[in-house]
Amino acid sequence: MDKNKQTARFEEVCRENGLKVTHQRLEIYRTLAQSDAHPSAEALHKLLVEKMPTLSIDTVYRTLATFEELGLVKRVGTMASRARFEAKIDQHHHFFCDQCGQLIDFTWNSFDAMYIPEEMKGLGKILEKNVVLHGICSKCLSKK
Amino acid sequence: MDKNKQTARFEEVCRENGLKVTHQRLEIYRTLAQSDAHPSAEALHKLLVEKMPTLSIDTVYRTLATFEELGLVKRVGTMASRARFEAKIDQHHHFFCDQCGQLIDFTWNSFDAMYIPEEMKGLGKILEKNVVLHGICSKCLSKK
DNA sequence: TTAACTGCAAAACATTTGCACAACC
DNA sequence: GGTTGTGCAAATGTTTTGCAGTTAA
Repeated sequence: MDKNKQTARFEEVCRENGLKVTHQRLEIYRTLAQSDAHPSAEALHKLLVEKMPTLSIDTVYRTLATFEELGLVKRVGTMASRARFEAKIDQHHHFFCDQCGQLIDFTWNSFDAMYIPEEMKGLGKILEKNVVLHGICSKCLSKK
Repeated sequence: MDKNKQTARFEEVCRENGLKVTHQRLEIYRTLAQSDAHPSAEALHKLLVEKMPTLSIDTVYRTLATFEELGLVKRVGTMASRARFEAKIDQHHHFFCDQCGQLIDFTWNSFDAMYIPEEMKGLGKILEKNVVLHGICSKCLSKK
């Protein structure tokens, strides 16, 4: 997507949702969109203060949260702010309920047997290959 | 794995690595191994204090970190403690370098075209289906 | 004009660390 | 006995929130 299209879409989404297109929001969005480093809030802030010295870190957090709700931005990795653990060591995958946070293990042999695309061998040494599903679990679905 | 086997393996791994098999370590490991809830450190601690009222939360953190290094336990989700973001919205996957934390996007059409196993339809409504690769990126590999 | 947004400062969490005592080998 | 582990308390790091002044529509 080129810069203008990106900005146009951004402004459209904001308007559709009654959000003001502020200087801060525009710059935060553009900086993130032009990065391929998957930056943290702090890393983004560090980039941005160069151009906007008064920008505060809490605005970055607030803005990213807003964008996430609108689907303009995604949180990479998977889930919430606290680490979770498992003692299950054998190959398996996870379904994560975005609503209640429940995690369910599953196995998927035909996936495990797949080879990753040739062109990705250059990435480095791959130690693990896992699937993460996101969605709403049946329990949460039936609550509505 | 049954309880005794699990405990036996646990004690073996500890001994191999010169770790003392303390009451705390054993109970933390067993409680995690017997849970399928993928608990956080705090959640584990809450379960454990019922039986060991003096167990402190920092021992739980320390112990989980130790177990993780030994490969007895895994951190679910993916990466480090701070959230990271991306504005890329189209379907893609991630390679994560466990050493330097670099994230690399990639596409995998033949995976995207796969249907998830029938028996997992009961999980709920699935909104996203992604692959996460873990490993060491080529940059880090060449550093050694 | 007016409701929404931002910056500041402080709070709320989550996680880690230093130190002294306790427990294991 | 000596080293390793634990609990306490305090420090760090990350993210969130209340409030009052500022700004986009």
